[in-house]
Amino acid sequence: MPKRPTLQDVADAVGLAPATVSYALRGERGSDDTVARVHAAATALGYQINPIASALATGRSRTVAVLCGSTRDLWQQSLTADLARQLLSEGRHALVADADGHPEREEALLAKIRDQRPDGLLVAPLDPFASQWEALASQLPVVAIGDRLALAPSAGAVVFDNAAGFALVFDHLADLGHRRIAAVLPERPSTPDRPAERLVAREARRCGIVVDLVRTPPATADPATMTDHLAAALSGPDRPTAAFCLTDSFAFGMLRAARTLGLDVPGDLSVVGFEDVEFADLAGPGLSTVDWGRGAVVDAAVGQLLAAIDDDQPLRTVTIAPRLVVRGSSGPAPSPS
Amino acid sequence: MPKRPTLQDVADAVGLAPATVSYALRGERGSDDTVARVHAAATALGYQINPIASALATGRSRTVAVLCGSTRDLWQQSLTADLARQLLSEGRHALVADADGHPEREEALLAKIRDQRPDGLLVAPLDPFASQWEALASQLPVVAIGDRLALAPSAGAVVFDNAAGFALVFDHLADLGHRRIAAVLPERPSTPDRPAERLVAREARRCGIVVDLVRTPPATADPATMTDHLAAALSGPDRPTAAFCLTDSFAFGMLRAARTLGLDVPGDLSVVGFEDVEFADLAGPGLSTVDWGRGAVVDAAVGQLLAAIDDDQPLRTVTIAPRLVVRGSSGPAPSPS
DNA sequence: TAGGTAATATGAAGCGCTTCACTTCCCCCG
DNA sequence: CGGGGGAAGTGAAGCGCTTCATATTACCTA
Repeated sequence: MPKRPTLQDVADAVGLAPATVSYALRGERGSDDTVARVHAAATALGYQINPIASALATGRSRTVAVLCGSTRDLWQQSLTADLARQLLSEGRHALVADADGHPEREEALLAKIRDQRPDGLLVAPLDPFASQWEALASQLPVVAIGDRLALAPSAGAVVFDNAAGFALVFDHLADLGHRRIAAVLPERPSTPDRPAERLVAREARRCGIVVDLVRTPPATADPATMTDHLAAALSGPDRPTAAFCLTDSFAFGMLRAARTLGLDVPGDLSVVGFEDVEFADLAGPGLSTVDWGRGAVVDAAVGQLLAAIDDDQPLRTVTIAPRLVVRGSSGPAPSPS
Repeated sequence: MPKRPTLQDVADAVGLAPATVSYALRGERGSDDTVARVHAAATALGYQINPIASALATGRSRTVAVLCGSTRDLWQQSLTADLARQLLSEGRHALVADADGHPEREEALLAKIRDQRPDGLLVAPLDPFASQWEALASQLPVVAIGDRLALAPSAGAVVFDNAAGFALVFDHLADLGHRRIAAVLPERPSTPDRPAERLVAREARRCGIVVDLVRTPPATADPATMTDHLAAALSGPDRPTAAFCLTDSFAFGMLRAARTLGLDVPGDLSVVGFEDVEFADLAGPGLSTVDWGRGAVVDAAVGQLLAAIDDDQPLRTVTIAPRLVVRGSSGPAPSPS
């Protein structure tokens, strides 16, 4: 195969020094004439810069790493895809990694990613309370999505206003007459204060609703597991009449479980999600959920990160406001039989 | 921030030459004693190899690029995520790019990707008939997914046995009594022989079914567009009673359009997809579709590519067999009113 | 004991680009 | 007309790693 032309080759072609060509190609220095001749020669030779060499020399790779907790989760999968697309359109390369639901794998991946020397990191963390983040965030710009990295003050974040989101859901369910609900939350690694639980408890108190906590592995919605969860939740004498799921994947799992158990949704059980995944409206019945506007999240995260990389702007915490989307999967609580 | 230790630092620490350390760290050459001391020093210093430098020196980046036509398409989105995950678990980095449905962007991205000097490329091509592929495939291992790269004989491929898949669908619909159906296919760029159309025509003839072709932009299922398509398709006097969609995203779009137009599925219209996306069973009604086993596709593609990269094995064309999944969205053709 | 061989270790030359420090050269102004 | 300043161009030193060719050592065998 024909060896790729190098800077040197272009330099030879125009009879200039490599340094001159390097400057000329980037449009710094150089007379108009020189620049023109260099460009001409470069295209004639089919010269393409070698970004590896460039990265080695400059220490910047024009690559942004994207680490997500699990692409098995529908919302995160779409998020990852959108982030990659956005990064690409901003002229960066996207290096994507997926911890596949294992916090310990997250740590290992992080090490690998760091090795690649990306210019920045976008992360939907599995374990936002891990202390490892700060070590990284002090070395390169990091923006977390979904959760603030508790122990990494130097990282930016795009977080969801969960308090508001939970309030919307609880109000909605309370209005429909539900007095006991199941809350399906991901199992999380060592979490000092369990923010989701606390919020759930607070809202439950506020709305006079009793909550049964269901904890399930993050980012998967294994049908059998979900069915077990649901069966267990419904086994008591005073059963919950609704399930509030922290992810739409969980909610879909619940819909499936309900179907397996022969329950009517929302007649026997209301199901509410929390992300508004693509095609959530097409589920039978359409999934009631909370929409966070993925586009806005992506813009905020990528925008912030690139501003930090390119212009040294400080990282911030941006909060995204929720919007309740009511569809067919939530309805009035069944009257006790 | 503390400068990262380099090979040289480790060498100084153990009093050896950088070359020795390089060999020792990779486990080639070096006495057991040396290797042990080097490793000890490396971990003590927190040394991490700089893959950029390594890539520059060796010409291999341990990175595989993944280029997909559009991550807006559900199946491709999942595919991309799965490929990335698989690559990662094989110790490669995944550089993902998304042409977002624009063939011309595909070409531009390809150039960018090539600049990054990946060790290989996995591509779900938008335009499998583009001549650009061969230029690339002759330089590095390329494996196409979904379609063979027509003009790039040196590329490998994991293709779907569309002939068999179409036959399954047409038999299914014919058995249900459908005599006229709409086939929703993606608009494709200049395609010398339109394989999908040809297959559709062949199957139509075989089964005695009349087909109305509907062409829509690839990889999106814009609700308004889909509704227009459906309305147009149904406007004639002898309307189709089923829609066969080449992607599940299209199928979902059709379900949505049917809902918008107040049509009952499958009472008024059967809808059949072609990919078996996650949660396709949850749609209301569950989507009848053809399953290709995404796991098998991913394994075949990644396995083949890595074998080519690492062991210089020749690239092949692997064909994936279809499986019909019948759910609620397809039913008997309505009797003509 | 000498010669041969294999195992270890190393120096130095890259990989292709960037960038600092420096030389030339030209033009303009006093 | 001389000197100063700015623009254009250049040489060379890296960036951190790999790897070839060579040097050193030690061990075996004849």
